Amino acid sequence: MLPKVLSVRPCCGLAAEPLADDRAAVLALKFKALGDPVRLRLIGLIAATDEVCVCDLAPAFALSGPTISHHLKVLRQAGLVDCERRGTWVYYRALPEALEELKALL
Amino acid sequence: MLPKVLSVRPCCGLAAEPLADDRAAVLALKFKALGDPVRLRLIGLIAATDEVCVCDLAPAFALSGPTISHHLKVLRQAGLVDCERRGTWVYYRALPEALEELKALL
DNA sequence: TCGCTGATTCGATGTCCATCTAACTAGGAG
DNA sequence: CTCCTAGTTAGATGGACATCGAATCAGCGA
Repeated sequence: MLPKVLSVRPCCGLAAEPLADDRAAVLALKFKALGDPVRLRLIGLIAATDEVCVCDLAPAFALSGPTISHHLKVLRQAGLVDCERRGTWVYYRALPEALEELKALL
Repeated sequence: MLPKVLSVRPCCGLAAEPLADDRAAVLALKFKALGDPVRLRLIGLIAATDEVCVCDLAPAFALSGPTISHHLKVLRQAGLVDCERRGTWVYYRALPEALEELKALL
């Protein structure tokens, strides 16, 4: 007994709600943060382990330190990652809840 | 017997592969397409039904026709939606495979 | 206290992008 | 053929953004 499911086809979470204007803005901010090759690779490296030091991330890119720092800030402000300073080094880690929120829309 | 799983914690698809440079670029293009409130609302409306006429989408926004057309073009070029002209009207529909690809990364 | 290293912030610069108006294309209806 | 409507393209413009070097901040060790 599975009649309606085939014809309704909700397709994705985006189709569920009409998506209010202000909510669209905050969600777009997160997607935009992912909309850059450098940041996409960054969050991939960060999510690959519990936490990563910036000094381990930076060498993976042919970019200046300030530029990496800028991209990490964008990811942080979007709520996709978090960071903590321990001594000389700063460690970043992914925030799975934020990624789940986006996943639920697709 | 489930020892390692708890400590490894793959978290999301992004963490799986190191994400090659060129692949990151094409994926970032798709995320960037979603990184705008107007386009996010647009694809939400499109995905809500099998197909939608542009003339039904445009009135939902306080934007000029050309601007809507521009955003639809961005979504099209990112491979997230497809369109077809039938007579006077153009109908857009979502491409679920593309959304699934992104979903698998989060 | 004085440097040294890791990381962020500041300021400048060149490029990309969202938006508009105007002009154009496509397809009926008379 | 001529209008009218739907939609896209072209060109311009103001604002946002990715990147850099220089300056600054934070912590540690001598």
